[in-house]
Amino acid sequence: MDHERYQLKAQILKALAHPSRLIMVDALSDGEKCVCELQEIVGADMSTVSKHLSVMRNAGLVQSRKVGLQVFYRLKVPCILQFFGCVEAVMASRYAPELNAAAANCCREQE
Amino acid sequence: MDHERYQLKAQILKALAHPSRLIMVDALSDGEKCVCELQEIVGADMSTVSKHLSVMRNAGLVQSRKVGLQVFYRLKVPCILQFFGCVEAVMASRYAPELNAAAANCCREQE
DNA sequence: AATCTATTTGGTAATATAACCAAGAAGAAA
DNA sequence: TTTCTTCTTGGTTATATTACCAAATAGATT
Repeated sequence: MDHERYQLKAQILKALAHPSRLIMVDALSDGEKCVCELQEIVGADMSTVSKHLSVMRNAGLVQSRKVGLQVFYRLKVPCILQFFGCVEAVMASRYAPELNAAAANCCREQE
Repeated sequence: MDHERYQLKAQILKALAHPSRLIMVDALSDGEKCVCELQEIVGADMSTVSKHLSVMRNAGLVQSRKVGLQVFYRLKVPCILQFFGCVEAVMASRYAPELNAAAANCCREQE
């Protein structure tokens, strides 16, 4: 795999790697939401939320559509949700010296 | 889920979100490697590689053991590899206006 | 047209990341 | 013990990220 491809992969992961953006991904996992709803959930300035969303949109994680004055966002590639089970496993294994059951069984089922 | 947990999740994702670190994860997917081997593969200063490894170790992604003068690293939670199939799907769908087959089928099989 | 509402964009300051060099630490080899 | 090797840590500089405020845009409502 060439370096440019790793760069692209890293960009996608970086787009997920922020607490507010993870909160938004979770929120979007049960359907599309407008920016104002996401702002409410995240609890930051609307401009901040909008910029987070544009990071995710540029990475190809979400998609938006305008309805009247509002802009609705939704997950474009829902499989990212399945990864979170594995991330949970990493969190669990952080405090274990060796590979543990949670880590070994991760990604079987989405949490 | 409380904010601290999202913070932790973000830390784990951030630890993956760098081209050199992704290269190392790929390299480690077929078994443990010493820092010097990883340096060779990544092609950066050894101190840089060492710092990347410590980021991943702090996040709980890799584990190290010392053998003589060398330090060997290995993946602690191999399930992260399964996620990359989904990341590939995101890359594929970036250029598609709508959710496409690749994205819909992602994460079924590891690439 | 004027105004109101939802969102985006520009600007700025604070903080975080990342790369390299130099120096330190831990052991092995001499 | 001295020296060599492998790796880590500290220091510095450059770049990227993030948050908020303020201003701009797009479209709805009056």
